[in-house]
Amino acid sequence: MYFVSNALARKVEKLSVAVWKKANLSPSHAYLLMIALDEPGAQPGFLSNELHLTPSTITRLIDKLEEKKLVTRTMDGKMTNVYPTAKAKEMKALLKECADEFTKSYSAILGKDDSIRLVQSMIKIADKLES
Amino acid sequence: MYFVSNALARKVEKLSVAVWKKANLSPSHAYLLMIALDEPGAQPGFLSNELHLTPSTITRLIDKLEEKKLVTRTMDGKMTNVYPTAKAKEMKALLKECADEFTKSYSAILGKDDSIRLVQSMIKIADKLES
DNA sequence: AAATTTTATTTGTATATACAAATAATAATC
DNA sequence: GATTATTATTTGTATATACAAATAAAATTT
Repeated sequence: MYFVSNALARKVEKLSVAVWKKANLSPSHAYLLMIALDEPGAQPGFLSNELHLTPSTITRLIDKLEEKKLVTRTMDGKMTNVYPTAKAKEMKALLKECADEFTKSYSAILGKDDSIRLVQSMIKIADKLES
Repeated sequence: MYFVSNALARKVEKLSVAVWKKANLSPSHAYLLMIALDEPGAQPGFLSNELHLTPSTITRLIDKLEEKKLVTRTMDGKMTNVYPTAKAKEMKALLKECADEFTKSYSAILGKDDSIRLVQSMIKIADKLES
């Protein structure tokens, strides 16, 4: 179990990295950016939940995207809001394309039904391991 | 898929780390050591295959275990052999205990059948993604 | 309203892993 | 047998992520 789950994650990561190369983004940066585009003003806590990453990791991802001029961060009180820049908005179509390609890639390898089933059970298990 | 597989791997990692704390080893060190105990003289290339980790990572793991006086490394030509020390042999029972506890932990959470099934499909998929 | 607790985010630091290049030895070819 | 190619391992460096502590704001309690 230990090695299998890790190995699978690394393989998926690899496929994913290859796909998002087209947008010149790592997968986690890409997903964060897509959420920011969908929900402008999204806050780190929310992003952390959505992406299943810790707040500190989210901070680091935002830092990078800010450097790349893809998002801006406004800090109001203890809250932070993340907004996509114009540059990011221009990339929207490209990002969707990459996301679709990723889904198609693994569906092609696993079969549509199997891949849906697998994702379902992984979600279930990850939730159960939440404790 | 991307987040789910990563999230699952991290959850499993966490559970696993907790279990192997008893032996004061990280999971990958522990598994490497168990192989070395089972097959004294195992070579990095073999370990790399078994553990689904790259050779460079294997080197680093052996380095750590050597520091801890749990394995010794003999370098003969371009080949390297890894042997468990006496100290490692004394830990054999403890290691098995941890491994069993890990299996029991996730089986308890997921149910025995489901967990076997999941592992099976993850193996299948990881293999298919091998390309 | 002052003191305390809780919450959201960031910063400092550590870990695990990988890739690419370096090294060194063996094997294959000419 | 000399040269070239292949193979096994290690080293230098980079990435992704997390944990724990720091910060700072907001909410709760007294």
